[in-house]
Amino acid sequence: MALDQTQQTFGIAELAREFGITTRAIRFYEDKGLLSPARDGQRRIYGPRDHVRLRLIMRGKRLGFSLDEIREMIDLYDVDPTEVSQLKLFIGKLQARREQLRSQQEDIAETLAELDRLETQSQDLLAERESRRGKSAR
Amino acid sequence: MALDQTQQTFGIAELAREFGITTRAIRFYEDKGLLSPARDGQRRIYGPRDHVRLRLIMRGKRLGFSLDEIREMIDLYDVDPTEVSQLKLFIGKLQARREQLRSQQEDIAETLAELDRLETQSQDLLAERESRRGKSAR
DNA sequence: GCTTACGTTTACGTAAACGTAAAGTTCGCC
DNA sequence: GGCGAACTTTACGTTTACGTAAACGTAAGC
Repeated sequence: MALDQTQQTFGIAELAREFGITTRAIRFYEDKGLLSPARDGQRRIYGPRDHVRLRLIMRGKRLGFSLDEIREMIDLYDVDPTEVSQLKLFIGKLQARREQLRSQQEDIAETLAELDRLETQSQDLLAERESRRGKSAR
Repeated sequence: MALDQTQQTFGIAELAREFGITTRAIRFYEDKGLLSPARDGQRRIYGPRDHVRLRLIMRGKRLGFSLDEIREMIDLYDVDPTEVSQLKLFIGKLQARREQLRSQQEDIAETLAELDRLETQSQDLLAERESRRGKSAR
């Protein structure tokens, strides 16, 4: 074919550096079925697909999901869209996940609001203390 | 004093029911220094302050923080505001936490966007399959 | 005064997510 | 052909966040 996309590949150490994790972690994700790189003999060869998956994994972790949950989420992308019953189940899972994320959004909003209050308070206190430098003893 | 706020108290089982956790978890949080209820002999007596703290704990957990991190966050509320150096350190911590939360917000936004795409796709596929009921074999 | 419910401490068990050490392979290079 | 760097598997260790069981205390109700 004329348009042969120079399929980019990665070594395990390369990925580890890029994502700021250890090679041990990457192999662990493979053990858990989150990644399935190609092989060149013993060596693991990661393609663009694995790269995307790893990005999704890291995001999931930042969001506090377990690896099992993350695997479920990632598998959603690979669902076979030919079976209607599976599609319906799939959509259900999407909505459940959406609810969870909405709940997290609320939690973050509340926490940020509290942080705002605390910070304003502290800034005020700090300004007050520092403006009094001239008056009190050094 | 005329305005004696009928200080509401809670038993451990009461709290456990309200927050949907076990009494074991609550005692564990105490071990980790996240709670410090009063005592009536052996019994633990939880006041409004503990109630608030437990709410913060649960929120922190939903956001994927470890108990150690949550303790740090909660302790922010109890910082002594008389020491300037401590105040500055305090404000620094607030901003770090804020950054973390912002990052989580972005992650959630991205994930929700992807869920939208996936769901629209699936709905379309599903509608297509179901509209074809009349044509193909039952 | 015995049961039942609720609470207590002590302590060992467990699942998740890796860390870390051991021991061997494979590659490019000089 | 020997070296080092990067990789491999195997396997035991560690931390976190509780679960679970044992053995006991206390208070209410009948």
